[in-house]
Amino acid sequence: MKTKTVGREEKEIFASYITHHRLKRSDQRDVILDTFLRSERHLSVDDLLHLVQKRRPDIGRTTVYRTLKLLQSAGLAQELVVQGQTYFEREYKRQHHDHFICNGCGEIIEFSNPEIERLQDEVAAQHGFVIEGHRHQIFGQCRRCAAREPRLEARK
Amino acid sequence: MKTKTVGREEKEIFASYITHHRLKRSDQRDVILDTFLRSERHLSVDDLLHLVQKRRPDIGRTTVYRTLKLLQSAGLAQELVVQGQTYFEREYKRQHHDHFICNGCGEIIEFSNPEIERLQDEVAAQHGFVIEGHRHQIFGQCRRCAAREPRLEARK
DNA sequence: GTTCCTGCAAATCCTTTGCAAGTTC
DNA sequence: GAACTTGCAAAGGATTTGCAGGAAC
Repeated sequence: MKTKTVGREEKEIFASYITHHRLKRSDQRDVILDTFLRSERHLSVDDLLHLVQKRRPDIGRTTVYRTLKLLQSAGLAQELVVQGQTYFEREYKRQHHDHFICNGCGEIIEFSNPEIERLQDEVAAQHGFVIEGHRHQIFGQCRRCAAREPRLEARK
Repeated sequence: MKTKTVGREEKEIFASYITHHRLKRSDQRDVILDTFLRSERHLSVDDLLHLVQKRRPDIGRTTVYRTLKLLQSAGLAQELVVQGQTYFEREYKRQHHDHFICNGCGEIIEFSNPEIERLQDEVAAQHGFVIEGHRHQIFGQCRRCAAREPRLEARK
């Protein structure tokens, strides 16, 4: 059984980023990027480190940090801070999306709404603001947690 | 010259929070809350500490941290993380608003758009999600910075 | 009086940095 | 061979915690 290739485009982008910045490729970076691309949505540095170490136990935390920095600069990863915890998710060519974050179970659900995006652009234009990125997080109770807690004292 | 009272409602809320949680009031907390309420929008812990210490040099950083935690729980302060920096801003009864954050000069500009809020509610409803709060940050170049840099390589 | 608060110093957590050895170009 | 990477250990910065003394209830 052959393992399916994943994220060919992203790997090309990364390779190109490496050359253009006169950096050098390395096995560690390859493994980290590949693991990152195969993973589920929202990874903490620790999550990623553990996954990476399943394949190459000798890869260190420092290298994961450093590689994530590169992936961010290359536009392939995006940082996401939720309740003091830092997560990373794929960024390239993914549909613009935002997050519901459940205060009950901590689940992070993605959603997207082009109409909201459009309004954003509009408001930005009114302020003479040129958009380069955005982050939109909605906190609350997911369906399951909302059902479980008939009504907890509302806050915020 | 008498100093004008500020944030009467917030102070009442805080007082009530204190009693309901069987905590105790203190001069330190009063000064910190008052300073917080009088301040400009986005304060780092350090900013607040310095302002507080202008009035009471003996108040320590630890107490500021602890009081900010309380203010958050009481729904009076909200945390805001921008590029690794943590800020706090008033939360209670302020019009729902969101932020433009300039990648050029770092300025944080507030905006609000009821239509976006409405769409949020709608999308949330579709997902069975009960909203308790949200955070919406748009990154880019403010008018001034956009003018200064005719066009930097667009990203994101 | 009991319980909570405060400030200090120490501890902790997350992330970055210095460096010697190993790789890539 | 020069320049970049790596992993370790150490440094850094932000936030939290333990504790003894002080204040509020």
